[in-house]
Amino acid sequence: MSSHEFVVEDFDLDATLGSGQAFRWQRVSGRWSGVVGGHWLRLTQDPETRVLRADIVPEVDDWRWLRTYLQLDCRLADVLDSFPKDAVLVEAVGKWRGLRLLRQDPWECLATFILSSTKQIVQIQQIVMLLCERFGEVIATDDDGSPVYAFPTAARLGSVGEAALRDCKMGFRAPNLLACARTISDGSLDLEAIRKRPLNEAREALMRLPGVGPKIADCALLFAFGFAEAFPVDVWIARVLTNYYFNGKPVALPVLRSFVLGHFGPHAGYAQQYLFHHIRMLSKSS
DNA sequence: TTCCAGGGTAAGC
DNA sequence: GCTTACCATGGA
Repeated sequence: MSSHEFVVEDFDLDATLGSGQAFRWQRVSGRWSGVVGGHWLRLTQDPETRVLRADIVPEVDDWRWLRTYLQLDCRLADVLDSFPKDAVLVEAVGKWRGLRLLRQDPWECLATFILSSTKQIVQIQQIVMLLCERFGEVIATDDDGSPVYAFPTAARLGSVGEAALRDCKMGFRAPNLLACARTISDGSLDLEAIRKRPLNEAREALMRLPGVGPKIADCALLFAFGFAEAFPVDVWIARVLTNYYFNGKPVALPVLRSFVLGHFGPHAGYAQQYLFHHIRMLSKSS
């Protein structure tokens, strides 16, 4: 096992990993456990000093990949300063400052959000866990002696068949995931090339995949490809926008999407994540 | 029971 | 361009 400590500013580990942008993190007695880039990773944050500690298996001596995943070198203050000073957004930032957008693996991010449609986050986590246990490579052994699995590759998932995927409780999403896995593993779509394209082209390319519409494309663009303007509109965000920005009157989804384009600025997706986390936490506590 | 969940799609206005 | 039914599955 390798260990490393990161001295960070404006970083809230609980808000970051608990805000529904990645589905493989588990919090057990204050310690987060997950898998990133083929490594089993445990993360804690000192409540006083805010120092971040990472323990990983297998060992490494280069930690740049983790700095990238956690976006430690992003100057959060600049991002937050760019937000419009809307009441609800100011409230969200005041409460959750330190929430970061992760920089996830494109395939894992795309695949897990294909599974996310009309599913609660706990159920998405359950489906993803089944998928990893059944088709992922073993990368470590945890403290109980249980295997720790990598997220399955596109090539692997493309080869297992629809019935085996449906068996992971993903229902009607199975054919979509299967088709995407095959499109990517056979080279028809190069995910890494998408990163270099303009936002609109990247978005259109992703939306050609079955089961990938505007929302899921925006999630991948924001959480994996680093397009800070991408603004996923799901049921929670639609609710927040209509309640706080349109006086509670029902607004068509396309109208909401065009509104956020001009309103939230160059880091709109970041603002979206603060709004999303804030209202979800509000609804949990009530 | 009924409603709802980090939606997408195709058919119908 | 916007609305609706349908798609599995399980939690509340």
